[in-house]
Amino acid sequence: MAEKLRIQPMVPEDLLFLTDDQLRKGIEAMFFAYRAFTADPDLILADMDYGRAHHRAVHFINRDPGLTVTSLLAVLGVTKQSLNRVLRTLIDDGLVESRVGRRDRRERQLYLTEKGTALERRLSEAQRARMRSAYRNAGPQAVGGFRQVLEAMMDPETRSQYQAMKDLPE
Amino acid sequence: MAEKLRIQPMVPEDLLFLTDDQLRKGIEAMFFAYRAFTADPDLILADMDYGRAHHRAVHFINRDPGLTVTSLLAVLGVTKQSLNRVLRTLIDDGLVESRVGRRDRRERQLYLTEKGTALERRLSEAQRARMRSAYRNAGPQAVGGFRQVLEAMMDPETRSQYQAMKDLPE
DNA sequence: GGTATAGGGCAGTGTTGTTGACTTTCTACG
DNA sequence: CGTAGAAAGTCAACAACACTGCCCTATACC
Repeated sequence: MAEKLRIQPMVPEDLLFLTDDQLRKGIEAMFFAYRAFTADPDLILADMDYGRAHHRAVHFINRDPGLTVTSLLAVLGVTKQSLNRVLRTLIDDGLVESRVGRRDRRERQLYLTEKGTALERRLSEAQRARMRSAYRNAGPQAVGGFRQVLEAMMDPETRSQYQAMKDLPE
Repeated sequence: MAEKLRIQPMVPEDLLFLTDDQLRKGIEAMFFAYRAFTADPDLILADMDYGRAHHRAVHFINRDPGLTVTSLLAVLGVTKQSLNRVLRTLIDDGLVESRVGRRDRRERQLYLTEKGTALERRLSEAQRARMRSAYRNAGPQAVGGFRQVLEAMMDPETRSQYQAMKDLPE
């Protein structure tokens, strides 16, 4: 029986955080935290005719004004049809402006109007307030770890995009 | 003017992590990481007629066998009607068993069947694999911070539930 | 001029959430 | 004992948001 060789398992202290139980707790933490994370903007959006998808579009247009529809599609990871429905209501309602691309006239470059900027600010301030409070309670070291684990969890392609975005002037 | 007292703002090094830019990066990290976090189980579920809601139900029934419908409702944070649709398909398909409550015969206690346990294992193993890899790459210290920030982000009620769950024997 | 790309649109479908209203079964309390 | 109310289940309608498949126009590039 080779079993006897495992009587003293190789489990250094440092690896105890990889037990299935620890992983399960991490999984549940993600679920509960993400629910809270989206709750505040969702409340604001519920009053208008908008949903979470509108929030995401507005967020990324604000973050990178003038980006093309294709770029936005790539960042959001949804289909053209799905984005288009959301984008059209935002344009019709005067929150987003779609200008013909300068480089390439086939492209459409997306910008927030004043009205769009105002909504973005309202939504993101609600979300930032929660994030700020969580950061403050957890402290700078914890925040570093938080970001490290989240980055490690992303798909490699997404992670590259994300890390490239980090360096934008804001 | 009391304003003059603020000419030298109190911004120690330790608070630089609370800038709006840092917060925005945290927000985007949550978005991208959560998308990756759900991607693996979603692939498995897509083949069957199930969705993410089925996964969540199966997860929490596995974590706390014999829990009542009301408890599950509270943990998931959805309406009775929404859960019921999901739960009924799981029961009809023989993944979940609903037994009359022992204490209170009005209650239904939920258990996974062997088939249900098998699916749960498949789904959670996919999710754990990603979490394990992220944990391993980030290291134990980062994991501690990750959990701290997520807990701080939850609604207080959810956090209590979550922290109580942490102590279950598993 | 022909092919490929960017964008937009239509039609249909599926999952998951919501309200609101109603029923059955059972417990608990006055 | 009788009733108020909790727990569960159900029906109907609706909305948000994702998907596939297909088609069309405008523009770019070779």
